[in-house]
Amino acid sequence: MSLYIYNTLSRSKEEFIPIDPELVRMYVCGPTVYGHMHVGHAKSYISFDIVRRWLTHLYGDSGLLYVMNITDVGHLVSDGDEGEDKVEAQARRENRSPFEIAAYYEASFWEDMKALNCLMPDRIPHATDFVRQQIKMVEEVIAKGVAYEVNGSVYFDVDAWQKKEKGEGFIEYGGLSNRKIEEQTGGERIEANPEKKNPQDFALWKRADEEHFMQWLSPWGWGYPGWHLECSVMSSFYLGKTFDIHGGGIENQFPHHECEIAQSQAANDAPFVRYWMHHNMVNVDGQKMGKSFGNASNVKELIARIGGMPLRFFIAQSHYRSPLEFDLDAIAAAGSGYERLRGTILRLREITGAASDDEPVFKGYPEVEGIWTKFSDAMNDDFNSPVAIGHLFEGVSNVNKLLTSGSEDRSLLEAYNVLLTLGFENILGLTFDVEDGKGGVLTDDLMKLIIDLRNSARAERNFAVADKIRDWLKEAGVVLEDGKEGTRWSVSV
RNA sequence: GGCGCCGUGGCCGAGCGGUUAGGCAGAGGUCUGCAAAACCUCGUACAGCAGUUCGAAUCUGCUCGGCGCCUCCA
Repeated sequence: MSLYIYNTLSRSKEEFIPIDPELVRMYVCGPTVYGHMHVGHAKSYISFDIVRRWLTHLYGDSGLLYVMNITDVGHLVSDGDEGEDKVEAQARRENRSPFEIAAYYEASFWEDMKALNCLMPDRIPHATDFVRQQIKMVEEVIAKGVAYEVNGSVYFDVDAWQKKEKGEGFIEYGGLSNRKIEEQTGGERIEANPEKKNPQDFALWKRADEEHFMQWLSPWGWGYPGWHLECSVMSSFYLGKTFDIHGGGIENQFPHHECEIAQSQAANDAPFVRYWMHHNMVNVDGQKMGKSFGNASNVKELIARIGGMPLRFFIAQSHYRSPLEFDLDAIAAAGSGYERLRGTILRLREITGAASDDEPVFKGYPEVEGIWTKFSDAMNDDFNSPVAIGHLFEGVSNVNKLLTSGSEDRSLLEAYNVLLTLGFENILGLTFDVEDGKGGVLTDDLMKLIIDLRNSARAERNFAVADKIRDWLKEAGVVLEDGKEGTRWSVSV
């Protein structure tokens, strides 16, 4: 079965056919770095990390070029002239420079990404490094006759663009979000900027006031780039004028992506993106989670409290295009599910050792291969990770049964180990090992000592002491389990 | 006002015309000194109304309720 992706352009699932079968090219809207990551961001980047991992699985390690931008220029708080820059606003609040703010929160972002086990993109362009190219693109759009300068600002002329003749594969303005611009009431909620010819025109370049900290010299005077421009410039810089996949949040469909499409097509004289992927939002009490709503749950705090993997598992258990209801009970439930999974995998690996990472190991075990096939089909069906997880849990259950019955079929267990490793670790990006720093061998020896002591107490039926030891260890985060084969210990996450 | 989405068992969450989603929680049981873990057994849900169909959670219409975008936003 081949891969199908829900394409916002057609509002349906389409078979994915890359422009270049040797190299899939994908761009994802990265964060504006003026605050810490919240759970909404986590959904976004974990979702696309899973997409990326599955594409890598299908096309090979060198078969995907994955670009994510970092927006380190604050864009306007609104499109009007009163526009304040979000990064500068945060800088004022923290009494630091905008550059420090961007650097600080970007470092924070990658720290959280690592804790969530999101792989680094192949290219990570920063908006401030591409100002010259952005200016160049503005000039190109002007040259095409679909942008105009007013008082040091440059606006995209939507009307002129619509009237232009366009070739095969080009998208009208409004074609992504299914809007007819003539029918837009236009500027209902914000006062129309008097500099614009039409309310739907958008800024490519903005004139900067004296006090604006981040500004660059352009042919139109001192200013800064408009808020849609960087993605157009940086995506085509790395991926070409026309590339395969562009991902982002559903709230950016309009106007952000719509504008990206228009200006990229105008500047490059080429179609822009083949497949648009939009993920849905995280809700709290039915409301969208967002910084400005004051309901954003900070990822760092959550990781400290429950760990990064339960959060990742929670997110992977819902589909990327569905809104996800966030509450502490739901996430605790996901945590329990993750723990069960982890317990199984760690016990399995005590027998099999690390997985060999080879699909052929399935061979000879149709039940294992069957689960992998169902898993793959689910992933190929628009990256349906919740269904994929459901199938993988069948494997978890089977392993537990084998383990409980004391199965001697080691190679079957190894096949399952490969299955669970591929699915849960490689594709879904979960990890199960506990980093115990250095002292691995020492810890093992010490634990053996403690367990021996406790077991001699048990042999003497001194259960008070035995239970006390178990309670103490539990408080220290070490869980003891007495089984037929002896006592095993593990570190709880 | 325009465009779009959703309403599933105690909770989260799949589902795209006919077969068990899955996870969590709960009840009983097996095992255990007790725990823990694991295993076994147990729930017949799909907002309401009408329609299409041999058959609908799944298609159509209406009603009620909720959400998103149209303004920065993952």
